[in-house]
Amino acid sequence: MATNKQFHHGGLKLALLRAARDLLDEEGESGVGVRAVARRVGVSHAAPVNHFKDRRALLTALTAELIDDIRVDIENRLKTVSEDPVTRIETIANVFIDYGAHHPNRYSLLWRYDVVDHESEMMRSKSDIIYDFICDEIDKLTTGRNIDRDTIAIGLWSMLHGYIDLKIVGMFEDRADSVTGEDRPRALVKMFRTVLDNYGL
Amino acid sequence: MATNKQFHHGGLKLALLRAARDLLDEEGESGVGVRAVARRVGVSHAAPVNHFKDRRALLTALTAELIDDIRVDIENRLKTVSEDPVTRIETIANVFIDYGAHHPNRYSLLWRYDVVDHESEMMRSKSDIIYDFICDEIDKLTTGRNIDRDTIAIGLWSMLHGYIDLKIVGMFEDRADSVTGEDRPRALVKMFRTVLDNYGL
DNA sequence: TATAGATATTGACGCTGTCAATTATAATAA
DNA sequence: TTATTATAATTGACAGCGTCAATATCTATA
Repeated sequence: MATNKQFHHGGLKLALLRAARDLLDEEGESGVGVRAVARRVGVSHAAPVNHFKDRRALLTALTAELIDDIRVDIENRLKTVSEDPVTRIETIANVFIDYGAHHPNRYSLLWRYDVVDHESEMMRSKSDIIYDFICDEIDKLTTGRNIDRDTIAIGLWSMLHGYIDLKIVGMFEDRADSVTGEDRPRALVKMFRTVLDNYGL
Repeated sequence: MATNKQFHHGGLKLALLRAARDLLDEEGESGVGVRAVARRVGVSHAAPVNHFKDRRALLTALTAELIDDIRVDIENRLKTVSEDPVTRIETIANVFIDYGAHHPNRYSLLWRYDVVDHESEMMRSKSDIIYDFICDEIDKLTTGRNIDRDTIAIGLWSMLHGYIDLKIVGMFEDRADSVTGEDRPRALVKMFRTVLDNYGL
């Protein structure tokens, strides 16, 4: 008979993660503290230790959740799209670019190797997931040909990540732009399209 | 008659910045604290406030120094190289890639908008410097032609930054590699070369 | 109903950044 | 020379943080 309230919480762990995510959105990584999260949930400052041994563990669990969200997003969008690998790559790229634009603090956290434990059991399988999506499609294009799969994939993945990251930092803000801001990502994807063309893909 | 020792230090400001840089290399951004820096220089915990009003100000000043170093590096390397814009772009890229590989903590700090004040007087002129180097060369290639300068520059700059950043995070570590690690950057630069070719540059 | 295990609280510790008050030094004016 | 002023460093305090140990509380099981 699952009572979903024990004495102060049904699932404190879930509540903590939800609070952590909200704090991340509002204040950035530095705002996601053990005490701050506990405070927001309305629980004592040391309560989280039962579910996350560390601030590091908390941030790592949060990051794992975020990555899962992105994975689901990509999977859903890919279902609505043709089997053409290039189209699918563009789809993946767009999901990712949108994610970075709408949730800059979440995106930045994903790559903070100093506060997130990418070697943990929870993360080891996850941190490469988005990259793997890209590789899958590149594979379809390159199988049977004498082309280095990784060079293409790393090139695309690097450009994608770099663009999102630099945009979050504010690099491209006051730059004279003959291409409007919204079309810029598309221009980059199209640019990479020419790379594939060049390799005969 | 400039006595270079006042009562405890000649140039405490410089010494603090030097200590900050060392701590950054050894422990990463989180290791660069006001108190830790003061401790290393051998001065009281509140001494730095006279020269840097904040931890933020300290990190910002350090970042400004690092960017200056890179600028000097690039300028020097460009002197030893032909006037061919593509060659010069490759040179810039290589300097930057090497910097990221040898000083990962320094490179990461450059883009930490949460702890570095990129809007400060000191930074406003500096944070675009490396990007400007690239733009200068792209300009030489695109002037007179109906090609969007920024799309090319942003694409290259994004790929460059993204690759360095992802490499620091450890993304490409255990990945099957038909291209050896050292040749990877060159492969990417060459890949971008094909982009330029495609635009007829 | 008693016991055991999980879960939350309380209080303490050392660390941090920051500020105010104080002391020490250096440069300048009388 | 001595007195004055501005600069620079010290000391001590404060609240916040992460973490740990000891304690209290609730849940489930025997």
